[in-house]
Amino acid sequence: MKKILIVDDDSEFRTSLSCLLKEAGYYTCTVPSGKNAIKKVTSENFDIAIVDVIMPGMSGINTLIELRRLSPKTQVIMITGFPAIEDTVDAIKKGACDYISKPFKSEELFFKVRRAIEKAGIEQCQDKLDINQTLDSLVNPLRRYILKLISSRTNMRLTEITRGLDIADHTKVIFHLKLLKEAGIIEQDNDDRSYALTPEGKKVLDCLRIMENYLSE
Amino acid sequence: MKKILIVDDDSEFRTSLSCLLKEAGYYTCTVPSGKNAIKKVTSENFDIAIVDVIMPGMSGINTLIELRRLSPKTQVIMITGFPAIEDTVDAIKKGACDYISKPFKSEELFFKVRRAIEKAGIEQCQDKLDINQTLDSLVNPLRRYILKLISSRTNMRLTEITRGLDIADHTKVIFHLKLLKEAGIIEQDNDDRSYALTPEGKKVLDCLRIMENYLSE
DNA sequence: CCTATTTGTAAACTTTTCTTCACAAACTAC
DNA sequence: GTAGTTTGTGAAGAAAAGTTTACAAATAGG
Repeated sequence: MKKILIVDDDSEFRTSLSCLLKEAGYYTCTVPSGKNAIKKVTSENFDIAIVDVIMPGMSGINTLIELRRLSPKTQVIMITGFPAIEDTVDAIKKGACDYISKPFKSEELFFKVRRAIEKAGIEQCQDKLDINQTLDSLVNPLRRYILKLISSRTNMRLTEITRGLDIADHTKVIFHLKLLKEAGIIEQDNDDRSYALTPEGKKVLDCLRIMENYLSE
Repeated sequence: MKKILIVDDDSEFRTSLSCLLKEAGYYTCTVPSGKNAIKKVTSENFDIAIVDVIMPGMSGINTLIELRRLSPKTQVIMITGFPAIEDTVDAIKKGACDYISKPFKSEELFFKVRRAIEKAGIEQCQDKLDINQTLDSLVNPLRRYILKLISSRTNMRLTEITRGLDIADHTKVIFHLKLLKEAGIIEQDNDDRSYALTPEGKKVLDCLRIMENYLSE
C-alpha cells in the first residue's frame, strides 16, 4: 500500500484530502506543519508528500527542500490556493514533482498522485549504483556474508542474521547493516524491522557472483 | 627469453651446461653454491633453476627448499651423478619439478627444460585470484586509475605513472604499486624497473570493467 | 666526475574502518 | 507489571589503510 504524507495547516482541508485518498486505497498520514513533516519522514518512509505552499512557520518551499534532502525517494506534490507561475517554477526547480492548484477535482488529484507514484517507481529502479560505494560494500567479508544470507531468505530480522553468521555481538552486525542501508543495498521494513535486498542490492550481489565465477575460472 | 639459473659446485660442468643452454637460446646464470643461488633469486627472477643434489655446504635439497620458498614460480630441476630413488622422491615432494641423472644426453636436458617452462607457464596462469585480494586492490580509486593507466600502455615506469595521474608525491604511488605487486596484479621488470599487468592483473581489470558496465546499465 | 633525476625505504602521522562496551527504548511472554 | 528478548545509539578504542616526510641508493646526462 502506497504511503502519502499530507502537510497542511488547514485542518479541515487536511482531513478531507486524507479521506479522499484513503477511500482511493492509499495509506495517509497528516501533519499540520513543515516541522512536523520533517520529523515524520525521519522515522517513516513515504512514497508521496502533498505539501501546501502557504503555511505559517516553515514555508512550503522550505519544507519541500528539507523533504527532498531527507527522503529523496519521496515524490513531493505542492498544492496552493493562489497559483503563481514563479512559485510553480521555483518549486519544480527545488525538486517538486508536480503542482496542484485549489480548487481541484478529485480526478485531477488521483491522476497526479498515480503519476507521482509511477515516477517514484522508475526513479527507484534508476538509482545509479556508484562503483565506489559498491566496492566499499563488497570489500568487507562480513558484509558479503550478510548480503548472501539476506538474499537466501527474504526479510530477515537482526537476530536471525546475527545467529546465522554466528556472531556474538549484535552491534557489530548493526554497524554493517547500517553501511549497507546507507549504500542503498539493503532496506529495512519500518513495521517488522526486517532487512531485505533492494533492487540495487540484488544487482550488487549479482556483481559479486559474476566476479567470483570469473576469478575461479 | 627464458632465464635459467645453474647451481653446481663443479665449475667445469657448470660451464658446459651453461654453453649448451645458451646455444639453445636460453639466458643462463651460473652460481657455485646454494648460498649464492639464494642470493641471486632475491634480486632476479628465473624461470628455471637446475640444481646439483650433491654440493658441499648447503645441500641441493636445502637449496631446493629455499628456492621454492623465495621464488615459487621458478621451476627447479634437480641433477645428480648418483641417482637414488629415495632422493628423487624426496626432491619431488619438496617441490622439484623434475630430476636428471648424469650422464645425460642434451636432448633429454632440452626436453625436460622445455617441459618445465611449459609447466611454469601453466602454473602462472592458474595462480588463483582470491576475491578478498581482488576487491582490496579495486576499492581504492587511485589503484583503479593505476591499473587502467598501466593497462593502456605496457611497461610504464614509476615517473610515467606518477605524472600520468598528476600526483605530486611519488612515494604515494609506490605505496599502491607495492600493494598491487604483492597481490600479484602487477609485476615489475628487474632490469628497467617498469611495471606491467600480470595475467591475473588483466583478469582483475576485466572484472572491474564488467562491474562498471553492469552497474551503469 | 659531478649533478640531477629516478626509484626506493622507513618511520611518523592522519584518516578511515571496524570492534567493543555501556546503556536504553520497545516490544513479548508470563 | 516485570523479566527477558530484540533492536538500537553513542562513544571509546583498536586496527587497518593511506599519506607525508626525511633520507638514501642507483642511474643517467652533461
